Amino acid sequence: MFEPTIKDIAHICGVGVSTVSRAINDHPDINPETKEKIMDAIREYGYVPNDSARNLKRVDAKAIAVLVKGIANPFFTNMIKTIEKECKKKRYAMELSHIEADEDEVDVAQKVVKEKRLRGIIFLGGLFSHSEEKLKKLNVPFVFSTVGAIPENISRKAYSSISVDDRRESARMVEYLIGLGHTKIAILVAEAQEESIGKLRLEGYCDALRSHGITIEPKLICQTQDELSHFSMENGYLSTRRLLERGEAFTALYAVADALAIGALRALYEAGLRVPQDISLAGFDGIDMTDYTVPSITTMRQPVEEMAKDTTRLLFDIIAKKTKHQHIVYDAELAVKESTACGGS
Amino acid sequence: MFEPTIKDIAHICGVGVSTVSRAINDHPDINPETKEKIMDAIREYGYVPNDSARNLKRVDAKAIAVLVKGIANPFFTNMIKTIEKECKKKRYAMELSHIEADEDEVDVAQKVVKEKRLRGIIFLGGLFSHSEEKLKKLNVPFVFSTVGAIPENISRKAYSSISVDDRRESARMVEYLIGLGHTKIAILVAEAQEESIGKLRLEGYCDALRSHGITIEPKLICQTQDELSHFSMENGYLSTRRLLERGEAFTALYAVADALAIGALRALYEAGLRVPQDISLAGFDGIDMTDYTVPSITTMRQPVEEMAKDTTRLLFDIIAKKTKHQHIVYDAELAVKESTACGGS
DNA sequence: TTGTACGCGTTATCAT
DNA sequence: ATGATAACGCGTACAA
Repeated sequence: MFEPTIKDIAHICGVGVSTVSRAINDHPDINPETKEKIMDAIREYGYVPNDSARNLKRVDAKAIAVLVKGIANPFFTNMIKTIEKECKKKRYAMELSHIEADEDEVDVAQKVVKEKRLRGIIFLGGLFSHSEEKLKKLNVPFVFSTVGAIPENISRKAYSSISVDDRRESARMVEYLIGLGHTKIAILVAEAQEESIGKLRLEGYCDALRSHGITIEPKLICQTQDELSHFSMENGYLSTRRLLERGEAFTALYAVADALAIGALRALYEAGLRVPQDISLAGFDGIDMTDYTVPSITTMRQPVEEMAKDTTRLLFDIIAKKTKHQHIVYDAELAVKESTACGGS
Repeated sequence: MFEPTIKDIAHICGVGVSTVSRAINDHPDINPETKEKIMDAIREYGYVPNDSARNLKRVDAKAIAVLVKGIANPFFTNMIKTIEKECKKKRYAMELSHIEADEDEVDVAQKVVKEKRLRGIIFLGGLFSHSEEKLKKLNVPFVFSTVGAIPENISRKAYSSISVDDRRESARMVEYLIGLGHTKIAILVAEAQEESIGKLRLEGYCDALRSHGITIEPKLICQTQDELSHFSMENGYLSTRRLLERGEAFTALYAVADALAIGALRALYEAGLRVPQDISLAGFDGIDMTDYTVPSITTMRQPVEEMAKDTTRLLFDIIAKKTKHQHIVYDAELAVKESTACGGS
């Protein structure tokens, strides 16, 4: 099989390579007729420009990377889908890479940027604990989307972020449960280390309890297992079982991610506890699946599509130097469904 | 910021570029001390070889593509994860691309192969209706994994495939339901066009009914909506509602994909039907989530990890010319859970 | 064992 | 408007 190159096309059309290049790239300085002729030949011979050669030469490689930490979390699926769409619109290539739990996302980013000559990076999920120095080395703009809080010591002018106020929205959820009359509220929290999302949501939980004069009971704080991937249904299931085995009484269970809540729902069911009659259950994120469980799960819906769109747009704008780094915080929406009811008292 | 190239490293170390190249690529003809010195400099200056330049030069680009049709289907998530792992082991880059429902996967494949100089392709999902001629143009080996049946007119020597026998396993599931006493079995089927997976599973359903002398009732065959993405929970939910509205009586519902079954479970619940007491529900695929629903869903488990591993290995072996094209068919495993019970009387 | 020089396919600069 | 030619960063044949 013969793979034509730009030279072959040029030869076939009896023109120079630069003319073919101009035709491909919609360059203005070209005779419409010549362009027509060239495009015909390209179609006929099935010529497709070699991406490597292009990126090697081009300063602007028209590609970004999306680095996802925690692929197990279904919350990201929609996010990625939307980002992908936006990239296609802008005719940007999107390099999707999953970061293992033990990998350092900035190291991976650094490698990928150099390897592929990317123009920007989107970090999805994970937590944030990197030095500003290391980040600067990346040398391309990056946006943190739905990542835990970034430490204060990093200049906010050095990066962009897209997220909900995890701590506040988490507090809102717990306040909603308190409003229903619950005082013994257990929490299921993943990777509550450092400045992760889990930690923030746990803090929101504590805030809400404190401001209502409810004692924070350490035994009601259930850390998910580290060996399992955070935010998986399995983890939610097993952790809830552990929580129940402890025997501590509670009337509401708040899982800091919907995937955990779905696993929890099953564990509660197996323990003979009815939701919401015996235990109210709440999640966080707002993934589709919470609509289809029985009972459907009350959750804090993050505006995924909007966030994904804005993430991509923001990155492109920064690349095009249309804007400076920004920090956008979205409002989550309390989606009350069937899994929560009055209780406690 | 300064991005060192191979030249810079060579200059710094006082050696030629080829020596650096040899060091990077674990070439044998190099003095261990020289290599040591070079590797140190590479670490110190943070040198990362430019992938574009490498691929431009190399004949073997060390990269494959995975083209997924139907990202909404959670069944693929695990598959992709496993394939990704295997690629990393072999130090191959993996290009993941989602194919829209209206896109032609072979066209996309063709474009991607030329753009990125790939060594092989994995097609995940979707159906198969392409001419052999077009496939040959791809010019790199490809493996169809969990794709519907490939038309007879294409030589089986021209491609590899990995799948379960969708028709037979589907029949097995229906036979299991019949064995429980069900005779009025409704089916929820997505994209029953051409040689798709949906069609095959529908045929298996018909086979089982026929061989047990049960009349095939067209009204019990519920096509999911075309506008929605196939294999989504939403589609399962809405289609089941439509089915129920028709008023046709049935005691078992078989959804040809677990994602559909999960949506169906909810629709049945809303209609006041108990599963499995009033209606038995069965799915297909064996995604994790079926363990966590209430009730858990009886399903045909495809050996995902094994299939994904073999898919990748097979492709690599073909690339390395270690083997010819193969067609591997796996046994699915009937996973009986809580959603099915005796019925029909 | 090591270094020099060429070419991969493309875009960009400069003439024409 | 068009064509020749120099890079881009790397791997490799070949010479040393």
